[in-house]
Amino acid sequence: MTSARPPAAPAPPRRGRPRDERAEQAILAATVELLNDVGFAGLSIEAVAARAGVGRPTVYRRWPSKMELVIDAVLRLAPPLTVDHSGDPLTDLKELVARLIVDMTSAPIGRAILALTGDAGTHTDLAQRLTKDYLTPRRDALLAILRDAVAAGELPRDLDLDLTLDLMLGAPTYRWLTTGRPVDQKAARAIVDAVWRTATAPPA
Amino acid sequence: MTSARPPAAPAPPRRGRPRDERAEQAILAATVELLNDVGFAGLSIEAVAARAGVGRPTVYRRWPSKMELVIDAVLRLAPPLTVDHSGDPLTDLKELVARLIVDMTSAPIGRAILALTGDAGTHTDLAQRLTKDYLTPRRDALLAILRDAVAAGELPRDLDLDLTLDLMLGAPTYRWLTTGRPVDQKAARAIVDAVWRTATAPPA
Amino acid sequence: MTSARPPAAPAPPRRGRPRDERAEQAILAATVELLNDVGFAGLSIEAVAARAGVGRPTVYRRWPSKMELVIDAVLRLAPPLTVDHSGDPLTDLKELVARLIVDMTSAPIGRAILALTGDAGTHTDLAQRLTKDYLTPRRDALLAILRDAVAAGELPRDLDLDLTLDLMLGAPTYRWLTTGRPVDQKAARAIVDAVWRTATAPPA
Amino acid sequence: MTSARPPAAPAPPRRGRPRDERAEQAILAATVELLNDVGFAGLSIEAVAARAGVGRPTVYRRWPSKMELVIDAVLRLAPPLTVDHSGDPLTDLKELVARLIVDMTSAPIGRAILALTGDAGTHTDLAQRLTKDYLTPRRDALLAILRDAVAAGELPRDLDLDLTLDLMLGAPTYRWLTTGRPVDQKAARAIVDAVWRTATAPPA
DNA sequence: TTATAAACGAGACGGTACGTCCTGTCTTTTA
DNA sequence: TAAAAGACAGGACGTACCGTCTCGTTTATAA
Repeated sequence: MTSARPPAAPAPPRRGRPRDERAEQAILAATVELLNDVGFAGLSIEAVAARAGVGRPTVYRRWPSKMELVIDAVLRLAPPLTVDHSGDPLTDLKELVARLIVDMTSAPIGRAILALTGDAGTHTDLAQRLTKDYLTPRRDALLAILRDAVAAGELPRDLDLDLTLDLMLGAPTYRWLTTGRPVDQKAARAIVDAVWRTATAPPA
Repeated sequence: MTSARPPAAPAPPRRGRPRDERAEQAILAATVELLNDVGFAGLSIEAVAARAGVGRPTVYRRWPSKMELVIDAVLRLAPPLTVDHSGDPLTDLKELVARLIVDMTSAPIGRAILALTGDAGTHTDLAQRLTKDYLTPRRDALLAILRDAVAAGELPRDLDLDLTLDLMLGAPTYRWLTTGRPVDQKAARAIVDAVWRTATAPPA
Repeated sequence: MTSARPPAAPAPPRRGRPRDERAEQAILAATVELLNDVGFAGLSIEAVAARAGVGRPTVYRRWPSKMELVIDAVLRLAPPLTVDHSGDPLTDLKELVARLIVDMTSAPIGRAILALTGDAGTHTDLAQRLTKDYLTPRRDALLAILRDAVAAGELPRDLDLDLTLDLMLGAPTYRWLTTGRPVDQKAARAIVDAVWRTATAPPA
Repeated sequence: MTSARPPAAPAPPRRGRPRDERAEQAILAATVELLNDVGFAGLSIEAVAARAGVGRPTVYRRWPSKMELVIDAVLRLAPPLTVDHSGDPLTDLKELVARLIVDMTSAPIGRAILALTGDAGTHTDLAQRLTKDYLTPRRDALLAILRDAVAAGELPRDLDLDLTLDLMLGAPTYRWLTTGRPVDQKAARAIVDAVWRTATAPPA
């Protein structure tokens, strides 16, 4: 969590009038509101600018496309990643997975991920942005919990941790995808429980 | 076409010029081609009509929206659901899951599912259509294999079959969603193997 | 005045929905109103469409540029060319020149001619349109009067008729151009009188 | 203003950074170039600033509108008014009229006059500026020649000098306006000749 | 046979949003 | 305090599609 920013950021001498930070905030806020109101497909730059009380070029100056604007908006909106350490890895895991799944299946960020993957090919770099700034940190946090559990002897030393995570996250995500309905905490916890149980079971 | 109508066709008394079947085919074909070329978001009814060599109203006469047209097109495109019975449930399972996953993560039908879920709220009925005509039959086929395996004593009698399927399908789907890349047969089979193994393991 | 339209106009078989004549009229009317309200430079296609109660593309479908729209509008607006024959050529000439000058220096058509000439180079073909459909017929009518006067012996046989017209029309036009104010009938008549007088004078 | 101004321009005590005279020149030069390249309508302050290598506000600081900038530019560009005195008024008149007409019908100043008159109503004061600084001095110079000719007995004492000038200048201007093409020296001289001839003829 | 009904292609309709350009103003840093 | 640089809100540009609506034409069935 320590900032990896190189220490010698020499403050580039920006010329001209600096960008108005309030405009930036207003645009992102308007984007999030409209995402909730009309969804991704129904969102237009025009409406964003109007709701933000901003000229349209001011939006385009910062974000070259709807997709990039939406990514920034949902990332800014995403609840910060915090991990509780209760002492019990299974509890921590259930807590965190449940939170992530609820976020993804009920907040705009999930929609953004779908839209991105759906348009894939053209937007690969954008998808990587989402992966890098959202998915990877969260997966890493889960991975750390699993590693601790292995170190503590609570999970077998040869467990495929990546596969375990794909199962824990994939199953509830798949439910959301095929039913269209958000997945609640209880269901997410039950899945984590089940995967944990089988992981701790000796192979037949 | 003049005579010997098969007995079970009640022959609705349509008046006027009948719809041109070739137009229908041309539209669906054009839709699929454009889906591959420009993706779902970039697809326009105008372009579909132009590529099909058809007037725009001819498209609207049959499909009231882009979404419905795309669903019909991808359903028609989807490979038929066939199940091999090799005698070994695990083999059949791996074969079928691999085929389904490869389809969903490489063909337009996956994109359509994402687009539908992403736009959810407005298109619930359409999503149900996709679920009913595509997802459910495939899930049912997998379920049948699992039930047979339980009946044959190869899987424990109290196994949660729905959860098992969510794990088998969800893990590879999740990989596709987060990497944006199709999942190949080998990876899909490995996941099925792993889930099967833990399902057959005695609880700790 | 007899129509020079070739008799065998075979009515080209127009396909598709025919253009709405009312839209056309509304656009031209809106253009004329706006020309009077905000002038040529201040006129925007957007405002024309709005005032005409018409979509913007409907304007562009018919007129590719503001210039062409304005030309059509002012031509349609121009008072029809009618010639009175009083028996006295000088009277007829004064009457007609005065009418033409008043039109050009007070109605939008004058502004259009200025704008066209001012932008010249790019709009040559448009300028020719204005010349052909507006200026030339009016000059021809004046020329006919002069010819009659020559034939009747009221003007010298060797009079340079083109120069005479340039003087009669040019002098009041120049006044308008350099003062910016419309030229009234009286001034126009006085100029015609003066030119006529000198034309009938024996060369020194 | 406080004290006795010395006769030789005492350098007013301007504070702060003085205006860059080169910026002013560059802007005017860029304006003239662009007028020739893209015409009055196609000229934008933005392009002027860019070509002059100057910030946009630097233009606005000096000229509040495109119109005023253009007027200054074309006035600065206009050839200085010089009168040759050959001894023969008709020769001098032809020489000067030809020069003025060629200027007006081939250089940007003519376009500026058209644009100004075309936009009239809004820009009356600007038009007066052009009249005062360009048209009036030139007309006065011509008037002086005519007066000398009258005084010398070469033209009748009761000749309407204003009308004579309107004829001499108006006829070629009208030709330019209706043909869109510059009027050459020869044509201008011929018109002066003709008007002069009729002016010297005894009324019928 | 001849209507009649519905489909066909073509294309115009009123609209919305696009992404760009320019306007004239307002900061900020540099000189 | 003016310079350049550049962001600001705003507005018009000309284009692409939307989904609907005539058109004139074509094609089957029903009268």
